[in-house]
Amino acid sequence: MALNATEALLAQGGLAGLTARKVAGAIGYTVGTLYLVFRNQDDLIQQVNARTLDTLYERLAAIDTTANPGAGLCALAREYLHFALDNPHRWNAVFDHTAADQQASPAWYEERVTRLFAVPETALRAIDPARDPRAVTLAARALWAGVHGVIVLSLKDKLALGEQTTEPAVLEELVDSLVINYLKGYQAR
Amino acid sequence: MALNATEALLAQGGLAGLTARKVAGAIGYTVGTLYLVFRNQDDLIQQVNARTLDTLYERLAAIDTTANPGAGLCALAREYLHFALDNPHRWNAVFDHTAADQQASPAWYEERVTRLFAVPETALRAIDPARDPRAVTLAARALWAGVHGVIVLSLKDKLALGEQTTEPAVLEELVDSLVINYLKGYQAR
DNA sequence: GCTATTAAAAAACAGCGTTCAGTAAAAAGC
DNA sequence: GCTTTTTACTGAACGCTGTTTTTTAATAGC
Repeated sequence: MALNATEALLAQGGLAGLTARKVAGAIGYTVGTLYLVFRNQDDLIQQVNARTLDTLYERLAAIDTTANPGAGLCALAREYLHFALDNPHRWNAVFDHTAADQQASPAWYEERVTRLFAVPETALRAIDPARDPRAVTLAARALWAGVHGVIVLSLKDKLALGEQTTEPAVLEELVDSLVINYLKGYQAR
Repeated sequence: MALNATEALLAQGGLAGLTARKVAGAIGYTVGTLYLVFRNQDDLIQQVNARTLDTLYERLAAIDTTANPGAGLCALAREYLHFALDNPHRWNAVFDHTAADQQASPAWYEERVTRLFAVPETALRAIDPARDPRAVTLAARALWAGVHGVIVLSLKDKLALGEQTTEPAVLEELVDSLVINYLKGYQAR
């Protein structure tokens, strides 16, 4: 209900353009009613972000990495990149939004983040099943956070690459470079 | 003058806690005066961010990477990590703040970003001077954006590593892993 | 018909970024 | 010396925000 409207407004105007009154108006209610459903704005945004993470997870989970884990990781990274390029505002909201409430995110939110990281971790584990599980976990975090970083800077246009920055082909090149080279190093014993 | 006060307030309460009235009060003026000096809040924050980038650049530029470019890149990444850990709010402000004005950042700001990226790029070029310059540039972007990503997720506690997430030792491990493995792959022809 | 409960609206509050009319002091002109 | 211009700054205002509280309208129970 309200989540759909928020999602649409978010996709259109980004986090900065999001307003409790706009959301309420979009679903034909007033702002007071919104606060009967959501504890506050952070709560609303967090729930929308959770849905974004769910969508992303579904797209990543649909990729088969069992046949060729290395190529699978590349495909995962590219899918991640394209998800961000397709939904820049929704994706940005997930990482730009910081709850005013300094407390950690609720468990149901953390769970979604963990589940996302599990996808590349599974692929990485398949590459070398004998390796120490903790080392695999750390490697998965390093690699995936790295991919994340490329996408973050891409969307903020802070890659200092001149005109061609926003070209998806260049971004794919960057993501591929990171994954392929990291895996080469990872596989070299 | 005002920039110092903004920096202090930013370091203390983050971007969300920053207010034009607070800044003005901290330097003994009223809010109207602030707008005689800065075009708007974005302008003020952007100038503070520029100073943050300057400080970061100085810390990175102080590292000698000529003796051993590989180890130098590792040291650069660690220095970047520690700068972010030491100044979390200031560092976050650089990347969280997006000007309401959709226009691109001014040239003097872009220049600072470019200058930062030049540091790891120089080290990477030293590793294999014969390689195609464009490939080196792209590799530097991929690697450095990757390091950036690890730090971003570290500071937002979104690494899904359980309790130990905030331990600097673990974060160093992650950053090292990314740099070392990437370089291994980079150097393997 | 009367009361209790619910759902929503409407209004209010404090604080925000931003603008602007106005003022006091200093500087400049003569 | 006196007047005018310039400078530096204030204080109030505007419209908007998130959030809370009060009011109104509709329903349900008996």
